[in-house]
Amino acid sequence: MKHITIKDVAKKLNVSISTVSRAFNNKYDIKEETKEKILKTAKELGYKPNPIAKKLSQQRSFTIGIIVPEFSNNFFPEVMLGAQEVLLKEGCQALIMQSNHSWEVEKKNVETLVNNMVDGLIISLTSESKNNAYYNDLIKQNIPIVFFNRTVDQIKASKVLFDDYKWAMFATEHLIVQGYKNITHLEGDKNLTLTKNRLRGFTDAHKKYKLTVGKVVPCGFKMEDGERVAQEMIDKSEVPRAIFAANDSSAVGAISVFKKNGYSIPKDIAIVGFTESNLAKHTTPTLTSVEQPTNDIGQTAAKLLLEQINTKGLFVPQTIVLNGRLNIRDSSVKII
Amino acid sequence: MKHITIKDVAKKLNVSISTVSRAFNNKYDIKEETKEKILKTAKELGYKPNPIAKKLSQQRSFTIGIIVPEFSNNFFPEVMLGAQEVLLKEGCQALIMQSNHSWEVEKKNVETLVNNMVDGLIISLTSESKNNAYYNDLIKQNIPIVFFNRTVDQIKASKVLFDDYKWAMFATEHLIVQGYKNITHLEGDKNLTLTKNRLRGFTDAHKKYKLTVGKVVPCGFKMEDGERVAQEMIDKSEVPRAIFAANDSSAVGAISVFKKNGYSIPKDIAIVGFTESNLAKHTTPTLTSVEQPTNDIGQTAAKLLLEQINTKGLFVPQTIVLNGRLNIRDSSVKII
DNA sequence: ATTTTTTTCGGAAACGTTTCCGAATTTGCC
DNA sequence: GGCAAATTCGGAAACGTTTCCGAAAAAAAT
Repeated sequence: MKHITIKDVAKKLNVSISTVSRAFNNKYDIKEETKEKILKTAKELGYKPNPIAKKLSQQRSFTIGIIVPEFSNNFFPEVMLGAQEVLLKEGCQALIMQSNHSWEVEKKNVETLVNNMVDGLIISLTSESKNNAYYNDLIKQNIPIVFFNRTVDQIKASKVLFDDYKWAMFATEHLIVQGYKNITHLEGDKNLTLTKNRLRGFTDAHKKYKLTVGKVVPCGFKMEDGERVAQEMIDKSEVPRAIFAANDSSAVGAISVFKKNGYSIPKDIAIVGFTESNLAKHTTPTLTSVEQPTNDIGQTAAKLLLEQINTKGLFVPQTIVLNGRLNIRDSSVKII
Repeated sequence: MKHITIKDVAKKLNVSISTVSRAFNNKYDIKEETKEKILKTAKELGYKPNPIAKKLSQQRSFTIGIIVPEFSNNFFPEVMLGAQEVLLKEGCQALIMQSNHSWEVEKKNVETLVNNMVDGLIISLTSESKNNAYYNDLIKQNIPIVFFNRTVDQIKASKVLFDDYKWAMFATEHLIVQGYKNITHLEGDKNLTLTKNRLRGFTDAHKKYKLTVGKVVPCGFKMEDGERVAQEMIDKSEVPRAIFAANDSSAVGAISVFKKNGYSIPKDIAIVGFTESNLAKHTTPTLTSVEQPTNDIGQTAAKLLLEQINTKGLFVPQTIVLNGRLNIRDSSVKII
């Protein structure tokens, strides 16, 4: 006699199980009075509808898969929190997987999730994603997918994006208006859309002020990348006056190497990061960075996906672009 | 005609569905020949057993819940990877939730997971856990739970732990044998067992060398905690010669403040962290720290839980203690 | 008062498996 | 060749819901 089922509740009240079911999913016809009566005794008996039976009956898993490249900083974890918040509210579970920056692991993750019959997917691509064809295939098979932040143009699906162009431009402007001239951009992983947009923002900021566009150095998103690039700059004696980095991690890596080599931040080199990480407030100097609305990203991605799931088939892929904020800290302010 | 079910396979071969089922779960009596035949045509038809139907029929969700306080550094994410690896291999899903350092959120997470009928739980407590009674209740209700790393003595359950005592002792010894005298310990959150063990290691290392035990300062696990404590030390002019920190985050926070105030690491203050984070290699100076076997922790926790689930009831709570490594880097070596 | 409409509910099929029980077939044994 | 045992399989119940369909009851309309 472990679990009490819908039958127990029905028997107790001399009603049918369909009535009890209706009481719990109040979309069907049932008298308010009996509904309350059922819910009351259900509570007394400690009855909780079995979600698995519901899934089988409804032919939906009420489970959605979320795939992210990593959890190394707090960006993705916060997005997860936002997504889970709206999913749970809609009675859905989230199956979260990390692809560890490998497109092969990413693909395997998608496959296990699909085998587990998820109703849909929320995905942020690894940098080196070579799964475009695979994803377009899934979309053609009517598997609902929403991508966020890290995505590529080639995939036709709903997306929740950050306005990388605008905020890259703002970040660069912030350096320009302070009079910095020799500004270099540490470029992120090339095939991602956000990399192109940040680069475009960097470029257009220069154009707006009629400056020759600063140097662009391929870098990447990891600390090691920033360290490597900074070391190369030093070796080649090509250290710029200011840096707009691909993200906070690479910025922190670069700062570390510069400081080790006797450069002072921001006196010798000013630097701004991107995608505010938990590090920004705790580096020396504190790091100027663009803050993304992490929770909001997760929430809208989840909402978009649920919408898409509920409109079975006839929906148009949407792209929602969210806004952020430039947090100005010590690493970029000019010392006079 | 979307999904092909077990019936389609059965009809195609003129066998019963029970035979097909047996072919897929080869524990029952079935002729090798027919089994192969079934698996072959099942593959041809693209049949995949519906996991939800299996769950309902077997009265198991094949889902386990994992609750961690956060994902801010790479410790917990790596543990997740290890756990998911063995869970997937056993056909189980993982529902991962963050409790954001709040015991209320933690409790709510447990509740939603239990409502989702997880077969068991893997939990690492928030620092301020006040849910001891609640957990002991769950355990009495025969819900399998395995705790890892962050746990408390009051809970009677299987645990996967790190040998905090031993490695705290090693870390402290590493400072002592280099001749540092005035060593302070930044203590973690008090009610966790690991905090007590690390403190004991710190103390016993001193005793072993017949030194008076260094000062112990309540600190915490976050960067802010390390920053705050370092600032207090400076304000009170109680800056020690060496520090054994509760973890890497607090160490990094402390280093940041010390450096900002003109102290040199390790020349003025030597420091070692704990629970190697992704930061350790990238700070200036690089941070000496104790590395934990993250993947292994996840794997053994998952294995322990699955074992407990399969032995329904009659099992004895085990505590498995794992080993680590001291990674000596620049922050602690004595400059002569 | 009768008919029509609406509301409320019960019966039963369906979702896709697993697994018990027993029957049919094969094998082993004397 | 006959009987017991072992192997292999089919039938059907079970898991706990949702939901369609139709019937009964209540309300509204005539």
